[in-house]
Amino acid sequence: MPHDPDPSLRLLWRHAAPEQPQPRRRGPKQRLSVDQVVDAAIELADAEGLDAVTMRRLAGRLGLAAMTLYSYVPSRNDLIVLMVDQALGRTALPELPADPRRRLELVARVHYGDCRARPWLLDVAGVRPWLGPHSADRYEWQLSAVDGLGLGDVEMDQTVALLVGFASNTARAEHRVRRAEQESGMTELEWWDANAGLLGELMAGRSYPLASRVGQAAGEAYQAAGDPARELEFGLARIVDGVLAYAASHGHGGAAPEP
Amino acid sequence: MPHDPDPSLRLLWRHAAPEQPQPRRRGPKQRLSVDQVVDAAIELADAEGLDAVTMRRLAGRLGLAAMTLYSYVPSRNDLIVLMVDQALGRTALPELPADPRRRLELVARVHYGDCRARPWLLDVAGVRPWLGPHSADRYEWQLSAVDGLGLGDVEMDQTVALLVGFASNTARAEHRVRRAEQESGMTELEWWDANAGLLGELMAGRSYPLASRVGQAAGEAYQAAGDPARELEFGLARIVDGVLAYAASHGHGGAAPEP
DNA sequence: TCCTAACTTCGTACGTAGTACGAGGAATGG
DNA sequence: CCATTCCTCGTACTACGTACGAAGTTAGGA
Repeated sequence: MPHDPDPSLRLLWRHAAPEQPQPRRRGPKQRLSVDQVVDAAIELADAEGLDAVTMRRLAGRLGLAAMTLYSYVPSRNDLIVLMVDQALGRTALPELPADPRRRLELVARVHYGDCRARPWLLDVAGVRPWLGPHSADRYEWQLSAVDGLGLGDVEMDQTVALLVGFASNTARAEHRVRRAEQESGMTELEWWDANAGLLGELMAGRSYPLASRVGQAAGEAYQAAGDPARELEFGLARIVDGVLAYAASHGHGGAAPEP
Repeated sequence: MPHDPDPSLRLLWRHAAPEQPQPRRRGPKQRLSVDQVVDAAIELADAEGLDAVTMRRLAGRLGLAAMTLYSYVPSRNDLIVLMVDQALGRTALPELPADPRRRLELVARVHYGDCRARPWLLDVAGVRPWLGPHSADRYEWQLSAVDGLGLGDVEMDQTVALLVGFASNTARAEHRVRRAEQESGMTELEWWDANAGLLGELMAGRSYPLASRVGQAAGEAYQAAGDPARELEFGLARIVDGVLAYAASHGHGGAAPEP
């Protein structure tokens, strides 16, 4: 027997989907809308992270009892899925420039910006990448950025994944430092000041010539970099270089599938 | 007042550190060792994922009461940090080939292999990247792989992060499908069979020309690929291309820092 | 008009987490 | 042989997601 379709898909596409002939619902109307619930959840996550998005806390913020949320959303997991798609919809997708390099870079920069603005997006890696309307819009936009370079279909998908994944990683590394600082109450520099002595003592007998030299240089560079977006530049440039070089040498000159 | 050094560092380096003159402990010996606890936790995570590593379950498996674990490990978070470092120590770091391309690729492949063998490593992204002995060994090894290409210190660090991050992302994408399949009880293909109709209905009015074409091609390709390691190849080749091209044009010919 | 089915809201409660606390027991130093 | 020090563990607290069912609200049909 075949499986039933997933009910949370309807929830995701609740706006985009064509109106169903609703059979005139009885009972009281809902006090809130799903959008209000999801928006409040996003607000909460923005302010205090995904862990703060508790059914009880969210309900309290909305003036509801905890269990009432379950009449809007089937579960916390589904709520998070809705949050992601709704959050992605908040950023308008910019027009793509003509220059291929700038197009590819833009894909990474937009995703990087989203992840910086809402670090909790990075914590959602565990859930299935549901096909919501805004996710779909974005994927289409990302593909159109890598279209026309002469890449094959699968390669286009892989290129988008490469760019977006790199942007995520960079944002994650940055966010990890921020969170560690605010959780431990000490800045990265203070931590090193407090632990350098102990670490040196513990590592006695072992030598890490490259790691210590590079680690120090990297630490100073990241510390000094006022604009953390600079950390994106090196890797992004290498990736784009690699993709463009490949497209130039292997490309078949257009987006159209071969006959 | 300055902060105190972090006590969990001593735990991480418990073997590598030089022996302390222990002031002859009184009381009964511990029945187990920290290594046994961490090994059991790794075993449990390997078998059932990180969520299954509960203080109570782990204790039960070791024949201990739940709270007894806290005499070995200060908290669950610290336990996980220990697990990561100990797991990294399980893989012997292969000798680096002479060919620069193969060196860079090896960095990614080793990390990819670890993440495939122990997907729970991918769930640990949230915790601070503690400097444990095996992490340090590995970082030194990774740096030595990118050494001698003419990259600057910061660039070496960024290159390693680029390679390792990409390997993580690829492993994560793969693992996400596996987990979704085993949690939902239906294979990726079954899911599409069950939801294609609904999705088509929901997306009526919107058109995703690229996404549908590319998505289908990508889906078929991933489905067909018997060896999932192939998914690594495209992105890895692009990254290595980009890095090597950069090193060739900007490099200053050696690992030695400039005078 | 009123009844009843359908629907929203919510209080209570269950199971499972991590872990704080303190009692009880075992081994060592004097 | 006692006191100190440490390991072990039972109990319990808080917080989580959410199952269940009662109470209240609305709209359609008689």
